Amino acid sequence: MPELPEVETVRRGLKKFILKQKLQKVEVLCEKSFVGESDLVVRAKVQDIRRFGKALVIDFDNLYSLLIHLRMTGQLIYDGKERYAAGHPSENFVAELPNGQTRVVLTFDKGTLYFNDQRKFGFIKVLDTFDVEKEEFIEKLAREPWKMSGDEFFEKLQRHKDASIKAVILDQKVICGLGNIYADEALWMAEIHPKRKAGSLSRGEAMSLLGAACAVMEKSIELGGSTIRNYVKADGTRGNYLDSFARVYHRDGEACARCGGTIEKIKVAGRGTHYCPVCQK
DNA sequence: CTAGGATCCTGTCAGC
DNA sequence: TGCTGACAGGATCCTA
Repeated sequence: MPELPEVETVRRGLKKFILKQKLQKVEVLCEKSFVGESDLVVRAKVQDIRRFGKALVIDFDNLYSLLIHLRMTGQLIYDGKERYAAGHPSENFVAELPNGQTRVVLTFDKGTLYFNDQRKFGFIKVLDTFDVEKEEFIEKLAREPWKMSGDEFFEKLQRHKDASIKAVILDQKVICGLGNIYADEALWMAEIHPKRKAGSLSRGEAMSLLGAACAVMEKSIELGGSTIRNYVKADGTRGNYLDSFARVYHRDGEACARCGGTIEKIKVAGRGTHYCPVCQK
């Protein structure tokens, strides 16, 4: 998905558009994508929008909340006076909606929020606001990298010493926010080979990786993740901001920006993994 | 407990 | 053109 920076971008954007608006109607087009009783939030006002790792929470003033996880291909597209779209970048950002990938439609006073999700791994769930933090995956979520000490991170690596470092930093119970792209980017920045066993990293390498995870995600949040704005370029053509942001992701065959080596693509932890075999040790 | 693979689902793309 | 398998910005479940 949509990794942490994208979800944070959605949160900030949505807050601007739907805060204080009343939800008028919920249409569930795909049962799998919506859990719970939708009537509980109808006619309630949006009080706040929070984020837990890669999960988004819309709190309503009647103490019910919508927990949203975009997983791999989820997107939230708000269509009001103007359109705001973020999440997994695709033509849906600019398409006529609803379409075949629209799973849930939330109608507000001044606009409509579409939850699109090609692969249906994502979901929206109605919860009592006080129960959000009791959801199992949220309860188990590790700290975000900028809130984690080097010592804590290093200790966690020892607990998973025999797993590849890439698999470990993708584990949201170890450190939260990184997904397949930012994991590759952080490992490149820290000059660490993705297949290294987590236990083989020195304390210094662990610190450097933690710093890289912070740097990569903070910079992406600053640039606004994947949104309609950086999907549709000024001249009207389409582009993905990752094409300019990423140093290794989807750059196999290209020259490494640091050492000129050739970026390779391999499989680690069951995921496509991009790295420079020359400078990542 | 950990590590790794299969699995959920739809769509696209490379290669025959 | 039409088919096939591989793969995809995530996380859980199952097995060893």
